[in-house]
Amino acid sequence: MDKLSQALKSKKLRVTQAREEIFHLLSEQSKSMNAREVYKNLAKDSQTDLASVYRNLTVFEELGLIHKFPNGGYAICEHDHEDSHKHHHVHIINHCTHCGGSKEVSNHSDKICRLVRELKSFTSNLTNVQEIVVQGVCSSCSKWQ
Amino acid sequence: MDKLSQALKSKKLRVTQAREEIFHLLSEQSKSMNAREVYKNLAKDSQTDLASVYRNLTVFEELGLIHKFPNGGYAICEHDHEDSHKHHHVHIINHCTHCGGSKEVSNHSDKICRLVRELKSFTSNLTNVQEIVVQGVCSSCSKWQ
DNA sequence: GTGTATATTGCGACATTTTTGCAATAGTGT
DNA sequence: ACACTATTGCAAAAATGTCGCAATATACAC
Repeated sequence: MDKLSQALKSKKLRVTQAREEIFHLLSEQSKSMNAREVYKNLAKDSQTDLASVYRNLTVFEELGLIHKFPNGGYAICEHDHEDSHKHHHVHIINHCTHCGGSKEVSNHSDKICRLVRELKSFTSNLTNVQEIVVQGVCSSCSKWQ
Repeated sequence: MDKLSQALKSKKLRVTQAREEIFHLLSEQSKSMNAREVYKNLAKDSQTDLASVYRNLTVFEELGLIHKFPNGGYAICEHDHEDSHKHHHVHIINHCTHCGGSKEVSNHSDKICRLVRELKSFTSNLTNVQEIVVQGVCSSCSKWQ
């Protein structure tokens, strides 16, 4: 059983056509997508409505299957939720200010972990750091600038 | 002459009632506010329109007076624009996911500069890193959680 | 001060994005 | 196959953001 079905059933939610389409679409994307982008990228013969996209993205987020960025984009959570509690997981996200593309960087290497700890020491008034968004211009955008 | 007038005049823009109201409101706030929030917090007898709030927030941003967060909020930039070009300045911003409060951390110490360089090395596909947003829970919010 | 040029404004209209109510439909467990 | 009900598509509404334009307010020269 895949992650989606597993998560849905554990909460007595149903595995539906729309949910599988949307989740699958996000799974094969490297960039984050907002609701409208998800909707536009569904198969042309899909019956799924934009309203259902909105509703299901919210469901997925509540299940911890996807992550919502401050800019409204969504992307699959690479790391599972259990894990994130055990290791005080911090999401490190590259966000391109030009095209809006976002990509999560794995933070499991020791090097990154140390870096995150150091960065935390500068955020004196923040506890429970969840996410670090690094904003710049991605390689494909910088080619055309 | 204050920062606002200075910045506006240097670009031959006019110092208006609306601009002073909006800028002043942001100046005395520690949290970031989006356009609608700014509008709602103007003095009850203010004539300033929501459209003007949108337009002027954009102007302020272009002047480098305020910063726009990925979530649509705006906050005053602590550090001046000149400076940021000279030192390849990266904005480090603490953002509380609970109350929405934002605070910029000075990054002029060598320690932070080194940290930023290291962090950049993990953002392989990002050039020209402008900003690092660290999201967590601020001290006053964490007291009540 | 007074006058002139024009950037800026408020307003209304429009465009876009997100949410909601509801009857019809489609999963789920028996 | 059936019954229960979560979920869906649709349409309508709410919320959010943008734009054109005539009226106004600002800056500057005299």
